[in-house]
Amino acid sequence: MELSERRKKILRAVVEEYIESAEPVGSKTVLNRAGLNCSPATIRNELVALDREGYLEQPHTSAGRVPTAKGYRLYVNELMRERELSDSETDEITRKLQSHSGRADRLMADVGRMATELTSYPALTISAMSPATVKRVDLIYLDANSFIIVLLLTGDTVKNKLVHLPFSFTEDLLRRLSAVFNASFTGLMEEKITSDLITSTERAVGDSMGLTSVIAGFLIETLMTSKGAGTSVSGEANLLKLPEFQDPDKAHRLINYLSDSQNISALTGSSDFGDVKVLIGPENAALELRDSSVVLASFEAGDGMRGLIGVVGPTRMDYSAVAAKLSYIAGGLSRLLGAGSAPPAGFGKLMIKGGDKDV
Amino acid sequence: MELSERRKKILRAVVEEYIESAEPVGSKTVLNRAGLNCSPATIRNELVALDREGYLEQPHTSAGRVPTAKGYRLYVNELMRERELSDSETDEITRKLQSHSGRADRLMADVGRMATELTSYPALTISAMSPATVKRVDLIYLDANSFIIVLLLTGDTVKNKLVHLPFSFTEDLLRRLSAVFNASFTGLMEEKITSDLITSTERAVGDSMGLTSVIAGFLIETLMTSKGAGTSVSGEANLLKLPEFQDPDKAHRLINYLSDSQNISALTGSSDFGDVKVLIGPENAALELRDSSVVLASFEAGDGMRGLIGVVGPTRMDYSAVAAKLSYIAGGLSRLLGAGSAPPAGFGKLMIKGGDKDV
DNA sequence: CTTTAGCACTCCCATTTCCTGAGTGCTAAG
DNA sequence: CTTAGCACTCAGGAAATGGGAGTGCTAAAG
Repeated sequence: MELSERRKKILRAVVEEYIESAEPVGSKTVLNRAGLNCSPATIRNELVALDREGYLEQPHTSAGRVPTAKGYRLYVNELMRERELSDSETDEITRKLQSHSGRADRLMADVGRMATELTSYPALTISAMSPATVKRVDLIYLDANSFIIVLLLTGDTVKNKLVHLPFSFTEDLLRRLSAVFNASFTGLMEEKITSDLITSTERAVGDSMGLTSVIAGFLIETLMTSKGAGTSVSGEANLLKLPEFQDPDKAHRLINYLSDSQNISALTGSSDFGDVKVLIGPENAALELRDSSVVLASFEAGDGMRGLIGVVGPTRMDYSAVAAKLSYIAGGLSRLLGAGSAPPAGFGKLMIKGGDKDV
Repeated sequence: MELSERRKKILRAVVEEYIESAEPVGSKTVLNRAGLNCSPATIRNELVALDREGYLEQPHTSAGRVPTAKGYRLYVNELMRERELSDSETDEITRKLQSHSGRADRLMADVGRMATELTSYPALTISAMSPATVKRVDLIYLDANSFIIVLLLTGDTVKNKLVHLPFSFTEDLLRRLSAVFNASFTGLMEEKITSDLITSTERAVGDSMGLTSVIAGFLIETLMTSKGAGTSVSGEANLLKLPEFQDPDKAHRLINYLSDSQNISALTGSSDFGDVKVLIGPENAALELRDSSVVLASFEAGDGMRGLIGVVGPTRMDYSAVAAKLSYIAGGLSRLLGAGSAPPAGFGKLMIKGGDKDV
């Protein structure tokens, strides 16, 4: 059943007041905030209704109202006003993103820290590469016992490894090996590099010392790790300032949960590309997150990297501001990393997608 | 003044009891623990003396005794019994270290997590490379607009970068460039790569497109970042289980402090190679660590990497167990990474070095 | 049917009071 | 120097108290 306009106003007032104060909200406060032309008693009647419908609850009789997960959900989906970032905020984000040069994992960790700074909630990032294949293999001869393998992967990533061997080989052998690898190993997924392929290569090139398998081994290792997801978490300490985490035990549980990258990775799939997703309290799959909320924004870089950036906080979270900020960061990331490609559709526009529940 | 044997026994009993219980220790408890042939009253007299000398203090009259920083210091320097690791513990450490293959920063982060697991205190790691120079430069021609720079550094690290350019060049130019770079840029510290050197190289090789400065730029960037220290912190959440960090504010301050890698780096220099260093409470330079203790063990790998691994905890810390574990991990790290070189002197032996104060 | 004033009621929470017991310091005797 | 005895101290938990914010209900007014 659709709520009346007035009830929506009241619900919004309760949510926003509670987000600020963390205290149960009474009828009088609602009146001030919502600016309605009625008496507290009327508000109380409406509150009772919202309570009955499951949008609000009372910690105890004779206390004010607190939003339920359902209440937050409605707020996020319909009631929340879009928060515009100030110029200084957008400037700051853009500047920080642009000033960055360096490895992808460092970048993501820094972006996470930025999200923490901006929102004052713990931030997490997940990044994954789309499965790569090898485009080109070079072998650089150093001396009779050592050489460097240089792999060019799809997405223009370059990987290398220095190999020392206890026996000597010739520069010519390396040249032949690289020719064969470029002919037979490029474009292959990791599971296509079988031991059959390796032994036949060995025979073809006349390698009796196992150089082929050293190189093939590095190929496999590289392909496997290249698709591994990287995660980062920052700003966990900020939880401790929040009233809902004054209980050290509660804080401990959540921080501990966040400190395991497996748990972070598990948040993948909660979000599709191009939107901001809000998971409120019990909408979270993980038990440890059941009384917290997670806001996730996804980005996609041009070179096959895609990922999420998100924050974790109490259900009483400033969704509007957080979503706007994350959306802008993720958008900026897509723009920055996807340099050259067109900015993804919907960049800059805030689209919220909800949990699985009907609301 | 040297303490009498009995007082030492009593001090040890107080420290060890307090480490276990986190409660002020009374005369009766000391008696049980130290196993002396006297009455509680005698103990009390001795406690008064230890109190007067500054080794112990009372939270309030009519409470038991708690060690002071000075008391802990004496305990660590003289009274602490060396803790032997059980076989299963040493096995576990060795196994985990050996099972690792991968990048150095990942390894260090994992080692930190291991230290956290073993000690249940937050762990930190710092690793730094000794300043590198370039041993060899290779340029791999991909197509008329792109090539890969491959740098071999001292310490056998290899770095690479893929360069796309908006104009075209010939494979021959690359060949000449790499020859010149190998002739003029190898063995140079970063600050020796001046713009004079770059322009004269440009002239020598006939490069009018700025390829030289692209490559030189990558050289400089690589040399600069290669000496940068990496840090990791893990297990901060464990603080919250400790009675001394039940105050969320206190925990927040410390965790926040630990989350800034600058602060972690600042711990470098607190430790020399080959020993375990214990910094007790006020012995710490940083204000935020003044009522915590830090135990640091250093390691040195063969390839120019050196670093520290340490834990942070309350002054009431099981120094003996922590020092033994960290020492073993650091020793194992030296052994593992310094593969081939002789194990560093003193490996396996526990040598504690104290703070700056006389004790 | 909705709104509102009035009012009794509930119950959280901060404050105070009280009490217990562990542990002390002191004294005086062994 | 050691020890038994004893009065004293004080943290911290339990119980008691009071204030106040906010409620739900009723009945009258719109």
